[in-house]
Amino acid sequence: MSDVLVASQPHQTPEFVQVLVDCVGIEELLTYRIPAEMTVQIGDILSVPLGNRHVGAIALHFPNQQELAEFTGETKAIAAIVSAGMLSPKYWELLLHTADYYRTALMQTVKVALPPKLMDQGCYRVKIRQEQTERGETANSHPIPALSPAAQAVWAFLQEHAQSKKGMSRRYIQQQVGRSANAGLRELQQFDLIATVLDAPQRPQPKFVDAIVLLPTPDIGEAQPTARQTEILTALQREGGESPKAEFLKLAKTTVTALQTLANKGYIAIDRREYLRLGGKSHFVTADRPKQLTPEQAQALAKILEAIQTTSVQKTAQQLLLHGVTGSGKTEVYLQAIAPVLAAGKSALVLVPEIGLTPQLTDRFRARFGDAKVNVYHSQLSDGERFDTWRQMLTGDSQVVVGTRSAVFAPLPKLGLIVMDEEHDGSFKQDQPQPCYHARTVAQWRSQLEGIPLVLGSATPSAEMLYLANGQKLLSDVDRVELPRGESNHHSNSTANSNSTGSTTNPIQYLKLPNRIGNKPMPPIAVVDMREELQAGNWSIFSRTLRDAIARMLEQKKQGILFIHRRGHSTFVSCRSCGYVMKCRHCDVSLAYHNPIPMATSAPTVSHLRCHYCNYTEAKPSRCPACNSAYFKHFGSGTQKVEQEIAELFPQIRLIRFDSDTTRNKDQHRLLLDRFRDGEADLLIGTQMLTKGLDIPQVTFVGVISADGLLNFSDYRAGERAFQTLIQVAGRAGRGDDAGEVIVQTYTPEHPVIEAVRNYTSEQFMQVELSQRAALNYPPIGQMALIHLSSADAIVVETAANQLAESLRSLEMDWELLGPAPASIVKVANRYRWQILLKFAPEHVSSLPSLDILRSLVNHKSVRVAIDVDPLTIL
DNA sequence: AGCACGCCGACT
DNA sequence: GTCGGCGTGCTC
Repeated sequence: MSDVLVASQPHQTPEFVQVLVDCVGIEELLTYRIPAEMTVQIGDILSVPLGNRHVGAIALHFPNQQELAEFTGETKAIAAIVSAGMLSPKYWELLLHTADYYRTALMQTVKVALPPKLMDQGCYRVKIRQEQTERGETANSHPIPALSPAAQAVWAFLQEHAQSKKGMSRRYIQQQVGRSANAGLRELQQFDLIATVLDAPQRPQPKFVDAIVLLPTPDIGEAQPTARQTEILTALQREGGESPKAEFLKLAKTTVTALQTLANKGYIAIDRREYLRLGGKSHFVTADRPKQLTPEQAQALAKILEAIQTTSVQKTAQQLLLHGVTGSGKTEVYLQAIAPVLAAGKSALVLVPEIGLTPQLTDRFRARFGDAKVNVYHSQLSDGERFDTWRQMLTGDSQVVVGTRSAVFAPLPKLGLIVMDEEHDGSFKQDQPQPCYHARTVAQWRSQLEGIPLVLGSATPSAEMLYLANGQKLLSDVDRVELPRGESNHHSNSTANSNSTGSTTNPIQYLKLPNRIGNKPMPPIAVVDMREELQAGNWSIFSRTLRDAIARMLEQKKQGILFIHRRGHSTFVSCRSCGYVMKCRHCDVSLAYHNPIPMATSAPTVSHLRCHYCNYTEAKPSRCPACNSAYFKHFGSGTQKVEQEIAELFPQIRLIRFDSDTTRNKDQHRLLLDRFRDGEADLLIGTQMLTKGLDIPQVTFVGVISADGLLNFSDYRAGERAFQTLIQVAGRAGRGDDAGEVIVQTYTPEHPVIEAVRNYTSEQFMQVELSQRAALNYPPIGQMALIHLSSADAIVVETAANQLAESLRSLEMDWELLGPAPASIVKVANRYRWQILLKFAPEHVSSLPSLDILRSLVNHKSVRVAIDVDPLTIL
């Protein structure tokens, strides 16, 4: 396909173009005529007529005479160019490869790379014709025959909702009226009783503002400016000769009339200029210069710079794994690696797990390279901001883009370096809509395709990357490990290449920063056995050690962090008399108890129960719904309960709770963290969000309420994840001048993860972990894909899953099929879920069934099918 | 997603 | 016979 792109340089203005249309089921290219006044380039996003509506499309190929002759039907003309985006051949190849690897339709994959709603075409809305609100008074002369029941149903429904001015979307009518809606609508349309209008697409539009522009040579000599006018002109000069009108009015304390006079005199012009909405630039940062590096940092930087040097010459990409303990200064290494890339007029892409840590990190980039050079791209930007940032990237100006998962597809034409921070983090994997891509895997391909280095940083590298970096060595060090089957050595060797797009990969260079900046020690980790606390008669969720540590922290006026891995107040609500547990009506999980949240205006003001899967919320009954007992209480502890109990224990303590309940809107993260950093609170209580790159020097104390919730997952990755989370949380302590202290509470202190965390023995832990994975052929040694099936009908999914598994088994491909089995939480949001696991050697990825094949093997229309290649969890 | 076409069962 | 339900396939 990429050859097509390269070869399709037209000799003259092409008359036709072949496009990929945004319509499920059409994977082939369709041919459209280019109107005379329109210039279409390959890669442009278009709007084209298809059937009786318009759809989004991407121009992919200018057909030659033969190809043109193949289609003999009528060719329609392109309706509009939505965005003149240049997709380079390499960028296009990246998208093709992603679609293929993750078994997802190309158009669906392309959409991940585009800003949201870019392809939206608006929807059809139906309105009752104004002149005939009463049935029978047709403006047209023909009499109305008796309407069919279907038409009557639709008519009645429309009458009911006649007050809505905009009319109703066809989709909504179909949902409400049911199957016969279409026939009914057609009938009503025939009799001119209704009108169908195409609602304008909600596509993001460029924003324009009036700008005041200083004209270089005023063409009127006679009219000298007045004193006040000179002042205004000077103010405009200071702004660089150009300023947005609204802003300038305030700045120069002037009026539109005054400006109009100046414009009439020919000194200035008022011009409509596009105004780019770029997110994340709203507040001030002080400039910053490169810092002195430690010898280890300098060495790592040298290796990265060397990779940049050699790749720019040889075009063979290098990958570097930067394993730096928390506080070892990885960010400074990134910054100094990016500087020469920018200096060479190229761009750098920095990928981070979540926006939670983006403000801090982004601020450092902005401080170093200046506001104008740094842009952010993530899903919490408004549609307009994403649209503008995206188009701005296409222009190709040298810049740094800091973004989350989807930014791996940032359309930067002159990319010189990709950095992925916190490489091990699970949020780089998409699991909701297909494609279930891993940004790290895509980044590896992109690095290969574009011939640019990829730097992967982490304090707790993933098993995947450690294996790629020195997996053979790690595995061979464990002598008693039996590798599965004879050919497993062959597997290991080919794994290094399996993620590439066919070209040879250099092994990952392993760079280590084993020490913190200024040789600050890692905080000692104390493990508290909660069983002993119980035996000593302490029934509280806080051990005596933890309580003492918090008291000490308060006394010394230091700050601390408490980590709980559940939000809400309690994990579940149950009856002490009959054992009844409150469960979600739509999901197969227990409801979490939440206290009223006084700070959020929209939140319910009574105690309530909430499902953390589908967000279903209900008020907490005071008595057991099953037996009416009053012994109906919440158990287990979440962030809210910990907050409450700490407040009771230390009445003078100032607390901030930091979880997804308190950080709903986009600036909440920064706000809460800024307050904490400024010393407005002593203790920060929070969930997983706290583990991500938070760097607050005053924090000396970190407490983990219960490590057990992390350990007791039956997933094959649970150990790795628990280890990473605990080390990351612990790493928040003692980053400043004062020594840190970490307390981990658990009921199973003998657990290997706890042992490894306590002793900071990550190498040994990962060795054992990898050897166990090798024994079972789990990733990263083997590979997996998970097929999800779901339906509102429990029986239908089960049958479909069984049928699919049987069909797949009969294909006798190079995979091992496990299941089908119900998902560990069978019911989520009223849908029942089953899954089939495929295990295979990495060289057999390409033999996986495509989504189309899977769908065709599942007969039932009501069953949704999805495939997750390289799933992070198989629960 | 929406519309035609065409097959099959129920009813004037 | 014919009306109307719904499953299937096509859309440049």
